[in-house]
Amino acid sequence: MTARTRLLDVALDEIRAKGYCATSVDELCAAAGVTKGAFFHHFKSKEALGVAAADHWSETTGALFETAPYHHHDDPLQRILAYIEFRKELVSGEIPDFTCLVGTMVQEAYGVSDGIRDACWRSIAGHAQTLEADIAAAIKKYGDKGVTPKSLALYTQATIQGAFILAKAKNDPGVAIDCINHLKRHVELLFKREGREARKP
Amino acid sequence: MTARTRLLDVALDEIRAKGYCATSVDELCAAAGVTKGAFFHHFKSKEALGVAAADHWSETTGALFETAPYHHHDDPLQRILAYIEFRKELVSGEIPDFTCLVGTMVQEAYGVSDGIRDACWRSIAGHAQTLEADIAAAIKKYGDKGVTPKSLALYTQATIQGAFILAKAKNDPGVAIDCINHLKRHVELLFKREGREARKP
DNA sequence: GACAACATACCAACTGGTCGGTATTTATGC
DNA sequence: GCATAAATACCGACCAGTTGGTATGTTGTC
Repeated sequence: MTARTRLLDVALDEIRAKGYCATSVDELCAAAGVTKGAFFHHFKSKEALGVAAADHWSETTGALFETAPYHHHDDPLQRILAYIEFRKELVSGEIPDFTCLVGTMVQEAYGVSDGIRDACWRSIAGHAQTLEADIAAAIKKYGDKGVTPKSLALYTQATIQGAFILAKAKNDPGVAIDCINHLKRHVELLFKREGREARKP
Repeated sequence: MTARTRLLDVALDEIRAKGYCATSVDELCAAAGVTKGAFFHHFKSKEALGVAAADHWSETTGALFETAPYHHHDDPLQRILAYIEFRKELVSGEIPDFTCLVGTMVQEAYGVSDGIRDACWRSIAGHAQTLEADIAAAIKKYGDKGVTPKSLALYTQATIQGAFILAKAKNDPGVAIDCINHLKRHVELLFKREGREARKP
């Protein structure tokens, strides 16, 4: 395994545990077992590593969700609910192990580095997009609910990100699981209604 | 105005804009117009300032919500919905001006400083608690919905925190407003149902 | 004259980043 | 097939600036 991927791998762990700013280049190098020279050979700056880490995160999580079993339902609504269940199952173990790299990093970086912010948004928006087809199919099957697939997909991500914040603050994954249960209930309620209601977008 | 409160006031702005770690003591002093000696006279460490800033945040936002007009509805459900509307109205202007100090800070601090983490949780949980009475009254009036007041109150906070993350990532407050609209719809759907449904907690 | 509220000067540790150098792989020419 | 040239990967000492924090004042006030 090359020094570059080793650095990226430890970056995911370190940044999720301590944040981007508090994670120093020296720490990263020590944890990855590489020298500073190697670091700046592969990344022209710490910021560049942040961008690469966000992209690396998109790839690894993308592969995880792509092969996850929640896709194997015939009904689109069941696929959405199974996705939410899957997200809930991921919440286990230590907090840095299940929380989101880009959600953590963007809070620090959005005002400091446009590159990192954009990479985080690409990651979040890209993942949300993988839900849109199922949401659109559910709307087609169960009727227009007055929400767009894109907007509802982003809402699920917001709720999950917020659930992570509460889990960190309380130092208790349980509160995140509660929130994801509420999210599931929301989707159930939304599609259980008959057809479209009169309501502004 | 004393140096202490001046430091706390600028800390709210600086930390919301750049994060806790990236905000240096020197910057804080310069922005507040005080010397480093004054800083360490009032706070024994940077961490102590972080804790004090979270408490200061609780006080200032507590006063804002206490006097906000959303309490002036006869119906408890209307009070909840008006609260959510109020949160939505607060989303305007620059991103650091409407996002949450403790939600930002806890992401960096939860693994580094127990004191800051606990102070952030006190702030979030304390604010959520102000919603519980209205939620309990709504449940009493509209029937048991299978959710506890505490859990639903925390869910609203998670969603709003997540909405801020998305707004920061996209660099666009609009996505946060969308999320808050979804939250409002959720509460409406939840209490529009008749009585309790058969469903696990 | 005691005590709180500041100011100034200073410090060791650490920060991200540079730079000259070397080992290893890969491409090229004959 | 093989020498050689040229990238690429990596090393580790070094650097200037910044970090949080301290030690020693100087005020003003009761």
